[in-house]
Amino acid sequence: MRFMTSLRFIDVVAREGSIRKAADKLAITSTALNRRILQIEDEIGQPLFERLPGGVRLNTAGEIFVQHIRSQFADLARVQSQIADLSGIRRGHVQIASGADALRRFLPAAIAAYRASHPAVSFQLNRCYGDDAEARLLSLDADLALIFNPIRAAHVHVAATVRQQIHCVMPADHRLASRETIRLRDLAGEDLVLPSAHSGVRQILDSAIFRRDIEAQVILESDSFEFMQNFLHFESALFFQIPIALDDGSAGGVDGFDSQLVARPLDLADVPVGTLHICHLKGRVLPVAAAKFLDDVITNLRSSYSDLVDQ
Amino acid sequence: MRFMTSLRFIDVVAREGSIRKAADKLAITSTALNRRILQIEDEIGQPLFERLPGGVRLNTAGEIFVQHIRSQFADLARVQSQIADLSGIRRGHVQIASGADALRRFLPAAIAAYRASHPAVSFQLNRCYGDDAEARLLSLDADLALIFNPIRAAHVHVAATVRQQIHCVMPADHRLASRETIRLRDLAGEDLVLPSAHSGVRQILDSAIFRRDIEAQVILESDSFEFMQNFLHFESALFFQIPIALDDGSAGGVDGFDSQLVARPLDLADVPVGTLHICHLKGRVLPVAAAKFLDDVITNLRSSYSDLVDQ
DNA sequence: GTTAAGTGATGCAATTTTTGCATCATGAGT
DNA sequence: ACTCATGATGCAAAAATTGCATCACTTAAC
Repeated sequence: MRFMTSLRFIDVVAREGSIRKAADKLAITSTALNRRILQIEDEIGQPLFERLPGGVRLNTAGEIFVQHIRSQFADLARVQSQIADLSGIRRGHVQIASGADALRRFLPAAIAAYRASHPAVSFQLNRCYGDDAEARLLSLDADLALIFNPIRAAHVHVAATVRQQIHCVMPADHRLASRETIRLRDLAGEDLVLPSAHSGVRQILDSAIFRRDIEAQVILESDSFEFMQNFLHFESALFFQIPIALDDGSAGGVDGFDSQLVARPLDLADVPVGTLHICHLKGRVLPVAAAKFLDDVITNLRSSYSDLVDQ
Repeated sequence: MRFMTSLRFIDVVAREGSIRKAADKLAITSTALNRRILQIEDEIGQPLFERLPGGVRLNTAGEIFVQHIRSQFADLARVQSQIADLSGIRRGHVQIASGADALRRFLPAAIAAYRASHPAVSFQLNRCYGDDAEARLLSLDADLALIFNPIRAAHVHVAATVRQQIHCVMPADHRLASRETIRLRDLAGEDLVLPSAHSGVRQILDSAIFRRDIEAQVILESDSFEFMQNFLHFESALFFQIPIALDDGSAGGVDGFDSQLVARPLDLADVPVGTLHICHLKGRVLPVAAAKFLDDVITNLRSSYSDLVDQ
C-alpha cells in the first residue's frame, strides 16, 4: 500500500524509539526516514516526536496521531478482507492475544476448524497476560483477546465470558485423586507447582491460599503449562489449570502423558470461580475474518461449556 | 496532507463520476489522475470503478473503499482538532445538516455563542430534509444533524430529542388569534400556506388533515419559511412552524414583521407532537469542536425547552 | 577533561516517481 | 456516418524522494 508508507514509517519509528533503528528495519536510510517525519510534522503543524539525545519519543500529539494511524491500518485490513469477501474467498489475517490457558488445546482446535473452511485466512497468536493483551487490543496489534482475568481497561469490549473453576491436576495415584472436589485445607503439606505471578489462575490461588494461611510448599513456578504438566510425571505434585486448558472430551492426551493425570475441581467454597473473557477493542469494526472467527469461538465454547455468558 | 492525496483524489472521482471532471476540479491532468487510480486499484488487487462510456462509477468494492476513505478523513479531522486542542486554542470545522426549522433562529444564535468563546472554529451549514441529512452523516459530509422527522436509518445515533408541537402562525388580527389552541376543524375554509412535501412539519400536517378530511385551501407551498412568514403580511393566511423556528423569548422579530404575527399551538388532540432529533453517525468519535458544540446545543435546548430527552 | 559512540538534522547530487502532452480505442447520441 | 464524450498508454519533462557525507549535539566511559 503505497499511500500508507509515510504513516507506516511513523508507526515503526514510534515503536523503535529511534529514527536510525527504524530506518534499518525499514531498509531505507535514516536521512530519508527523517525527512518523511519532518514533512509529516510540518503538515500536521506540530511536532509528533520529542528529540532526545538517545532517540525520539512520541509527545502527546504524537500519541494521538499514532493511535489514529494504527486504527487506519486496522480499518484498512478490515476493508481489504471485506472486499476480498466479495469475490467469494475469505481472505484475512486474525491476530489473537491469549493467555496460555486457551492456547493449549482450545485455540489450536478452533483455528484449525476455522481454517478448514477458510484456508486463505492466516492467524497470529501471541501469548500474553491480561495487561499485555489489553494493550495489544488498544494498539491494534491484536483483533481478539482471550483473557482469564478481570478486565481492567475501559476500552475493552467483552463479547462473551465463560466461567471456569480452577482444577487441581495430579498423578492418578495421588492420595487426593479419589476426592470429588479438593478443599484448600487438603493442600496443607503438599508440594505445589504454580503458574507465574501474572497468571490469572495464580492470582486467584494466591488470594485464596494466603487468606487461609495454608502451609504448602511451592516447589516450582513456571509460565509454561506444558512444562508443569509434564513435570508431574517425574515428581508427584499438584498443579492447577482451568478446564479450557485441559483435554475436554478428546480421548488420550496430546503428549501421551495425560492419561496418568487426573484433574479435580477446587471446592467452590474455598476458591471463587474465575472468568475467561473473550474481548475485542470497544467501538471497533472487526475485519470479516476476525468477526466470523469470534462467532465460531463463541459457538464452540457454548457447545463445550454451559457457563457461557454472551454480553 | 500530502499522504492523503491519492485517497482524496479517489473520493473526488467517485463524487464527480468522471476522471476528467475530477481532474479539472483538482487542477491536474486526467492522465495523472487516471494513473493514480490505476495504481491504487492495482495495490488493492481489484478495480474500484466500473468504466462506463460516459465516465466511471464505483463498484461494490469501491463503495466499501470510499466509505473507508471518508471515515479516514473524518477521523483525521478529529485528530487534528484534538491535537490543536492541546495547544489551548480550539480549532476545527463543524459541518451541520439541518432542517430549515432549526436554521432560522436557533442555530445562528447557538453558533455565534459558541464562536464567541472559540473563534478558531468554523462552521458549514447545509439545509436539507431528513433523508439527505442521514445520507450526509453516513458519507461524513456532516458531523451533526438536526432533523424534525422520524429517523429511518439504523446508522444514526440520536444524541438528544426535543418534542415540538406544531404551531399555527397568523396575523395578529386573524379571527383565530384569540384562541389558546387551534383545533383542526378551525382550519376549515381557511387559506393555508404549507411547507413543501419533504418537510417533517408537512408530513405530520398532511396525515392529520387528510385523515379528518378538512377542506382547507392550500394557496401556497414553499420550502422557505422566511418567504412564507413574510407573505403573511401581505395576505392573511395560516402557516405552520415548530417553536424552535419561532422567536423564542428574544423580543422583536428579526425582520421587523414578527410583532404583527402570533403563533398558537395546534391542539394535541388533533395533531401529534413532533420530535426534533439531534444526531450524529453511530459509532463515530466526533472531532472535539463538534462534540463540544453538540454539548452546547443540548445545554441550550435544555434551558429553552422542558421537553428535551437525552438518549 | 577527553574521547568515543550514539543520536537527529542538513546541503547536494543521483535516482525514482509523478506529471503532462499527444494519441489511441471505444461507446453513446445525433 | 459523424461528433462528442469517455478512459488508457507511450514518451519526455518536471518534481519529489533518496543516499552520501557531514554537522551539531548528548551521554558514557576512561
